[in-house]
Amino acid sequence: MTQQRKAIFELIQRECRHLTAEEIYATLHETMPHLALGTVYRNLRLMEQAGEIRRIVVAEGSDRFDKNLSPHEHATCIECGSFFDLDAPEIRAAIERSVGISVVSYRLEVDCLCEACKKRQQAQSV
Amino acid sequence: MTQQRKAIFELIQRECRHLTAEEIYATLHETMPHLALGTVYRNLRLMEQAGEIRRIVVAEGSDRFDKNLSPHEHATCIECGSFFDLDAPEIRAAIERSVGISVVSYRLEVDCLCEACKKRQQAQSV
DNA sequence: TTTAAGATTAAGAATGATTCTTAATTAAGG
DNA sequence: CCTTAATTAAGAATCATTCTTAATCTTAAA
Repeated sequence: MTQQRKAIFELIQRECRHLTAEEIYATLHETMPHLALGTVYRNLRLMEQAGEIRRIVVAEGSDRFDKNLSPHEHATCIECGSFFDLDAPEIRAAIERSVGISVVSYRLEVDCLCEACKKRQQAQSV
Repeated sequence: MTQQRKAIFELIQRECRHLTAEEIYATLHETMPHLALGTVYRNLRLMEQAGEIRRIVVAEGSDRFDKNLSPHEHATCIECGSFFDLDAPEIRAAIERSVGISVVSYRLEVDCLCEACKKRQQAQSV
């Protein structure tokens, strides 16, 4: 494993946020000034294909990368834009049951109001 | 409503496939040689915002457009690449129940094996 | 150790989908 | 009709991503 790939992998492991390729590049570039954006993209793709990380395709903007390989969902808050995990194992079962045919994989992206923004809105409306 | 917008809207209504902007452009360009691709994109966006058609964001490749506004899901066959509707109303309920927070909307894209490809595979393995 | 083969990199060009810009054309209302 | 506002065609620009290429680093055998 090369230095570059190791650095990318370890950054993903240590960050709890789901970073984009650009964010990974920006962070690592500070300590690795020769790192190229193309290298970040290529290694992300290779690690995704090797099953070491998970790619999250978002409707708007860049793909994000997740260290958590176990099945779980993602949501975006329509108010503050925060992007976070959803732990809702029943969803996979519901999809497989409903669909009836052989489900290989799926991508679910939920737009919602996060707890913080919900509270803020409720406080304002009083 | 302009000629161009009318033609785009009507093509979507009459096609049962979910066309991409490029496909719509290619089809209409035959009878409307002055139609520009940018016009197709702009009108698709306007019609989407007006709630007249639905945009389907696909992980790979171009967005597709759907005349069917009622809640339903979409799937891609991993074998033949066909893209089709899934009628599975329980999924929305399962997602809303599981997530627990205020779901505004969501995008679900299922990768599966369609009936035809499933049968073909079963026939071959005998 | 050299050295040759193979892999990986940095840098930036190329690509694909989409949006934006601008000047010209068209539609709609008085 | 005539004016004004909206819409178009054409192509430039943008954004995320992949590809190309020459240079650099590994590695393993000579």
